[in-house]
Amino acid sequence: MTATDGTVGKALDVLEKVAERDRPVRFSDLLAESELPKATLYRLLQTLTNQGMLRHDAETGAYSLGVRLVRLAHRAWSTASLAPLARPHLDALARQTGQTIHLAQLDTAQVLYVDKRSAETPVEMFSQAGKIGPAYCTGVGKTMLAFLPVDQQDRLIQQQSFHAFTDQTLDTPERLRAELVAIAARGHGYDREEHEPGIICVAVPILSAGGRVLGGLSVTGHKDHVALATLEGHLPALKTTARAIAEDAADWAFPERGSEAVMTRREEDTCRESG
Amino acid sequence: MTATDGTVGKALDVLEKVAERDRPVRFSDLLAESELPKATLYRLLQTLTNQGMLRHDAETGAYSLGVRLVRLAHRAWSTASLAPLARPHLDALARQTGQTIHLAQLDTAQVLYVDKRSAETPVEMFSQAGKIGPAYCTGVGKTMLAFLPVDQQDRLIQQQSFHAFTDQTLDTPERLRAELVAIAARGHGYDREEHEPGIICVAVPILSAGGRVLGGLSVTGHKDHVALATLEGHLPALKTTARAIAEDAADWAFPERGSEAVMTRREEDTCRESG
DNA sequence: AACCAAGTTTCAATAAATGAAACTAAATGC
DNA sequence: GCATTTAGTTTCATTTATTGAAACTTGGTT
Repeated sequence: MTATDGTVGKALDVLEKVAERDRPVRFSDLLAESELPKATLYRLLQTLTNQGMLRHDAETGAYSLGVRLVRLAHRAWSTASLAPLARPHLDALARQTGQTIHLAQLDTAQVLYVDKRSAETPVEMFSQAGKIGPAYCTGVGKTMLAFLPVDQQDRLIQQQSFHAFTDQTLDTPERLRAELVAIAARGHGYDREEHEPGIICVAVPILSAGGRVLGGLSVTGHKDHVALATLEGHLPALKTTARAIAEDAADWAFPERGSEAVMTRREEDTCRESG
Repeated sequence: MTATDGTVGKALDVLEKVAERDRPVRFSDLLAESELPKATLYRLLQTLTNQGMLRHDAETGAYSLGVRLVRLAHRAWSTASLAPLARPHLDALARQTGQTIHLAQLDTAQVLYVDKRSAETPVEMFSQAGKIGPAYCTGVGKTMLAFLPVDQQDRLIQQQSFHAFTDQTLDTPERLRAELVAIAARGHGYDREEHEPGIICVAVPILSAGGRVLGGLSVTGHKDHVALATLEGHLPALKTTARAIAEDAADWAFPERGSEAVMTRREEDTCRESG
């Protein structure tokens, strides 16, 4: 992370810098906030552009993320995330609970939402999946942290920003740590308006047979519409769903493990009914 | 592409190799199909894993794509693709035509679908957007190629595989080139079951004010359900939509261009109503 | 016309990637 | 139970690519 990981690390840092912006960035903007010398940055940008990871607008001279990323991520999402595999389970859970469901995984120290079901509005995947949130003040985030091995947990706690989004936010490592112990003991976590006023949730971890944290699952609602107790009522369903996802994930995890019938997940990546 | 672009290029090649697989890959599998020497590949994999671009399963020792890609791609999709900006236009077009709509961009020599609307089934973004298709035998692909500057066009034609998906497929550079000339003259392209039996479409390019190809837009249907003539009837609507998308894209293209009111696109990347 | 800013190229010094081979660990065969 | 193969990891002298200061080019400004 801090160790630059050679040239590749630097290149990915540059990519990240471009990704942080909401708009195309010019060379000099990047140069200003980058440690790298002019010529180095220049060539990294060229390489990344060459590779399709960045796009360089000839007219304006500005760089933006390249579409190759979208293709790679589609693969990542469909082969490495829990989302495609969890889809039927999430559908069922959403129907059963009538509430908003989140499926998340850890991306470094942050929560990455890989899927979402909401009762009312239909799913809008790409605009929802791929979003990130803080780990220390969301239901799924805290719950995933709680079930991590101590060394990893410690490392990630150090990386949290502890910004107080609301007056409920656990804004110190100590408060968070106490909460994580409680979550681990209890088996599930809460969000009591710690990230956003009014928003509450109940979250459970998705654990592999070996106890490794695969992801997190939550039912979310607004306290004006649903009581925390009601959400807690969905705990059995949540836990059943989490277990079902973990089982499917185990089947998928490695070739020649489960004999056959695992290929259900495959989803043609080349677009049919093309246009 | 062939010129390895230094270490960064090699690393991205490795990433791509992992992405090609539907399942986690072991070190030796990658080694077998890679030109790279053992030690080099090994360290590249380490670096990429370190950086969160790959995930390494400690138990099985297999590599899969990392979730960091999903986050990056969400940014790429929402800041660099036409999709978020085109969304309202696509919605309107889908409603108006009652047919399946595709929005695509070029990713190297391939067509990358960044959004899709279908009349019946509701949208499933991530599972649709991000898919790729061949450029030489899809409506949007051929149409985008047709409006490219000759040098780029030539380069991309050379990169096509010319596999004959159907007996309608234009399976030589010559046939494709003739078709591209016709499309450029006519202003729009067709897919006459060239990629998939029964599937037909009419496609138009999305061009910037300067004539640069930003993307492609198509109405698609099955010949048993809709006649090509009917799809052609939607051409005015298609063209209007393409122009509208291009105009919105121009406003967005660069900072301090259009004074204000451009910020409509911004879409909080941090997930609210979190869970 | 002179100036300035942004971006691009050069080239010797330097740091990093390389890859052959040695090593370790675990699985498989005898 | 010991030898052998297979898969993955580490080492280190060699080679190669990256580096970065500075010079240069381009396009816009006063």
